[in-house]
Amino acid sequence: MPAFEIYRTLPEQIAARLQQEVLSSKLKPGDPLREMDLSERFGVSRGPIREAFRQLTQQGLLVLEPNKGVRVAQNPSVEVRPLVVQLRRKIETFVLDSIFDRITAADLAVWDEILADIKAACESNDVDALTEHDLRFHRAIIQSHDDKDLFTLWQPIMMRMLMHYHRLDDIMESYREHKRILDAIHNGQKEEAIQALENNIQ
Amino acid sequence: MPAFEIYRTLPEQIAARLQQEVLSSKLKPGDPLREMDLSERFGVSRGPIREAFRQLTQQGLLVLEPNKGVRVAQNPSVEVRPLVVQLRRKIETFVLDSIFDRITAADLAVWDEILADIKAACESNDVDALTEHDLRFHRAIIQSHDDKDLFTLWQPIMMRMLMHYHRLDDIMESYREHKRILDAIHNGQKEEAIQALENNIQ
DNA sequence: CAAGTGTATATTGTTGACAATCTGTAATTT
DNA sequence: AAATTACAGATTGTCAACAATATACACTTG
Repeated sequence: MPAFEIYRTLPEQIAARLQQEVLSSKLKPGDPLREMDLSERFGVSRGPIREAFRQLTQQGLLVLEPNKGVRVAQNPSVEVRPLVVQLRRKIETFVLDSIFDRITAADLAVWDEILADIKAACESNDVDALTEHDLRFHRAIIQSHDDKDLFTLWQPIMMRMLMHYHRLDDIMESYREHKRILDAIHNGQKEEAIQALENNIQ
Repeated sequence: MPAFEIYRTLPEQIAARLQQEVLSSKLKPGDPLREMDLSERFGVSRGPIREAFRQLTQQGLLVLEPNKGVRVAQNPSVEVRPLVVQLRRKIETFVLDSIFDRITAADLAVWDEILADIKAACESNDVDALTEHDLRFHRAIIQSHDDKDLFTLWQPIMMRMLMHYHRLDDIMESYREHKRILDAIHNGQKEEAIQALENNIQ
C-alpha cells in the first residue's frame, strides 16, 4: 500500500474497510452492525461511523431500518440477477464504446497493472483478492469516462454482482476473460473488446 | 422542536422537501446548500440536515465535495441520456413483466388514483405537479415488486430523467401515455402494457 | 395460563460545542 | 508589480452528552 492517504475522509476509510469485509463474507447477510462497536474498533466517535453506514447503504451493501440500525444486505434474488447482469453490461459497454478512441497509453498501463494483480490472485487462488482487483479493473474503466454520474449509477449495480461472486469453477478463467478485453483494446479492435467485456459480465 | 407531524424520520421529511425543490428547479444546478441555513430554516440541528444531504446525494440530486459541502447536481449530459432511458426501460419493463399476473384490484385502484392526479396536473398545465405524480406512478409500480433492491437501483436512474423533464410540447400526451398503460393492464394485455410503458419512457 | 402492561437495558437519533479545513483578502517578499 | 505568505471569516468535520425509540423480560390481570 502507498504511504500517502488514498481516502480523503475518515468515513471513506471506514467504509472501504467495511466494504471489503462484506464482499469477503467476513460480514454475512443479516449481520447487524452496531455504531458503538465500530466506534471503539476504529477509535472514532459514532458520527463518522454513521456516515460510513450511509455510504454503504447507498452502495446496497447495508440495509438501514430507522431506529434499528443497519444490517448486511441479503444477496440479490436469483430472479433479479439476470436484470442486474444486463444493466451492468449496458453501462460498461456504453462506456467502453464511448471512450474507445480516447484511451491513452497511460490508461492502458494502469489497466495492465490491475490485470497483473488479477493474474496473481487467480494463480494463488485468492478469491477475496480477485474480487478486489476485479472491482478495481471495471471501476477504472468506468471512471475514465468524463461523466462522473455514470460511476454513481454503476456502483450499486456492480456491488449486487460482487455480493455473490460464485463463478468459481475455474478461477483462472477470470484472468483470461480480462486479458482478452485488454488484448482487444491494445489491438484497437473495438467490437472484439466490447464482446469480450460482455462475455466477462455474467 | 418543530411542530410538523413526525410521520417519517426528520431527515426523510427534509430530503423530501429538498427533492421537490430540486426537481421543480427552485434549486438550480450548481447552487450550494449550506448546512447552517437549512438548519435554521427547518428548526433542527445540522445532523439531520447532513443526513438528508446524504440521501439526496445517493439519489444523484446533490453532489458532495469533502470539506466543501453539497451542490445541486448538473443535469445529465445529452450523451448519457439515451443510456439512462434504456436502463430505466429495462428495469420498469422487467418489473411489470414479473408482477403482471399478480397485480391486484387494490394495486390498480391506487394506480388509477395517481392517473387522475396526472390528468389534473396536465389539464391545469402544472409541470411541477406532473413531475411529482409521474414519479409517484412509476414508483408505485416498482415498489409492488417483492425485491426492494429494485427500488434502490431504479431511483437514481429515475431522478436523472426527472432532472430535465422537458417533453413539454404537448403536456396532455403524458396523461394519455399513462392511461394507455393502465388500460392495457385492466384488459390483461401484458405485451401491450409493456409496449405502452416503454413508449412512456423517453 | 394467555394476553396485555410496565420497566430496565441497549441502541439509535439529535444537539451544541469545538476542531479542522477551505476561501478570499491583505500584508510581505522578491 | 507579481508571487507568496499570513491571517480572518465562513463552512464542514468530529466529538461527547443527552433524548427518543426499540427490545426483552418480568409482572399483573382476566
